[in-house]
Amino acid sequence: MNPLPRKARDKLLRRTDILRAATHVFAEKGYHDATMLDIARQAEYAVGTIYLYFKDKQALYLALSEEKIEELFCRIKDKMGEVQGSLAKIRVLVEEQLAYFEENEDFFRIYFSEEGFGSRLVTDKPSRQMMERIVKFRGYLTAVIKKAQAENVIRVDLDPNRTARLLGGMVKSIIIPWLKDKTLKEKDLKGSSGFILDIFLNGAASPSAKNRDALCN
Amino acid sequence: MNPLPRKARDKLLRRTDILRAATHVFAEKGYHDATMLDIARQAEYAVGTIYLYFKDKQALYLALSEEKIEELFCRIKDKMGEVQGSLAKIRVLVEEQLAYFEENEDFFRIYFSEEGFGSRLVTDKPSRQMMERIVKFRGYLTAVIKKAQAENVIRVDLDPNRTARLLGGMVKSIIIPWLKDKTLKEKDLKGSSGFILDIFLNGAASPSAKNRDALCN
DNA sequence: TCAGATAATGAATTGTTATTCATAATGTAA
DNA sequence: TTACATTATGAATAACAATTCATTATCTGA
Repeated sequence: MNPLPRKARDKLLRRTDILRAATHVFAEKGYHDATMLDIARQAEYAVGTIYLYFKDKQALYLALSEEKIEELFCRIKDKMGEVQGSLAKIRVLVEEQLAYFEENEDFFRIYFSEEGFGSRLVTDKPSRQMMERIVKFRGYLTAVIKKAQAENVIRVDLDPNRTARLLGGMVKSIIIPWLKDKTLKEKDLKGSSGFILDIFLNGAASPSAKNRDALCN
Repeated sequence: MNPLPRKARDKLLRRTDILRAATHVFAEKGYHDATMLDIARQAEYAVGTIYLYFKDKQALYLALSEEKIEELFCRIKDKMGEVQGSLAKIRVLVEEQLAYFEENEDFFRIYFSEEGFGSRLVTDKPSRQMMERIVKFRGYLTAVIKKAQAENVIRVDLDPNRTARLLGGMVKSIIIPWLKDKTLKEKDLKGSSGFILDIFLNGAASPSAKNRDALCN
């Protein structure tokens, strides 16, 4: 019944252990200041052992990133598939993103702080893969916006690509301070989805001021 | 008439030279991968010379960041002071931000990619200074939003702090892809301000769909 | 032109840390 | 239990890059 031969399962387990430890250390110190020794100690293995599971530091980092990113993307897609209508999908998109970040704080502390790092590694294969993944997902979001336009939920005069990115930026702007300020932890992230969606959909201008002046794209 | 004794002026000039070179190298390689030798070569000085002007690599980096950030903040404040009314001020805020990024591409490539870096250096004096500067500016933006609410330009039911941050996130979401994709360079950044303001103020929902469902903060 | 400063140089020093690998421990099957 | 295979260990290696500093060049004023 069990799909993995016990040996393989053990191996996977240890690999996961190391990934978890690495996530923690990277989140705390950042990619460059985290040493392999730090990670080894956190995982309660010797340094050499880590190299039995990962080719080098970068591979470890990329494995980490890919798994989480992939998980996030799958989850969002799944949940969006569970609801009907573009508006509901957009809501789920925002909510699930916030929920996932809340659950994976450590990783996303890395993700945001070392964000640009990826863009400098694009020369090698593994990170190119990750880039592709991100680009593909962005395409998916754009498609969602387009559909929303077709359903007359989102204004048709807006460029769907930029609109999707804008929404992403809004979500990020809420997540980042939450990650930084420990004191903000009280307020849950998920609770902010209403706020984001409200401004994204209805705008921040007070009703009386709306469209008061010509704003063109 | 000249306020600087010639010696001092020379010194300042060389310092500026080094800063310019460093900005370029940091932008290209990122903080960690940029070596002092790289920077020296770019500036056409010897490594040792750089240490005559800056205590160490980090000081160089921080000097860089501070000067640009300070310049950006001052500029935005000035320009905002030149116009009347909250709506106009908000427009200027977005426009000037985009304009400045467009003019200082190199620096902001650093600024965004190494963003989290600062948050890990908060232990020492210089970067704490920078943090304070950023916090202070954020406070200023919040005040602008508050004023806009008082003038009934921005909805009064919105938390001004979060609203300010959201707007910042929107601006960033437009700048980052522009920095990354060389091909997007055709379209000027400043031209995006209308798009950002439009969504920020009026929302992305098509008029018929607005407020269709209850979105609460 | 010369002495004494001032500034620039870059080879040598120092410290750090990713990575390797000979050795030890542990598991496995007979 | 023994021989073999697999896995873990961490001290030793190797590479790299920040920083220093003895030396050299340049400037300044007399």
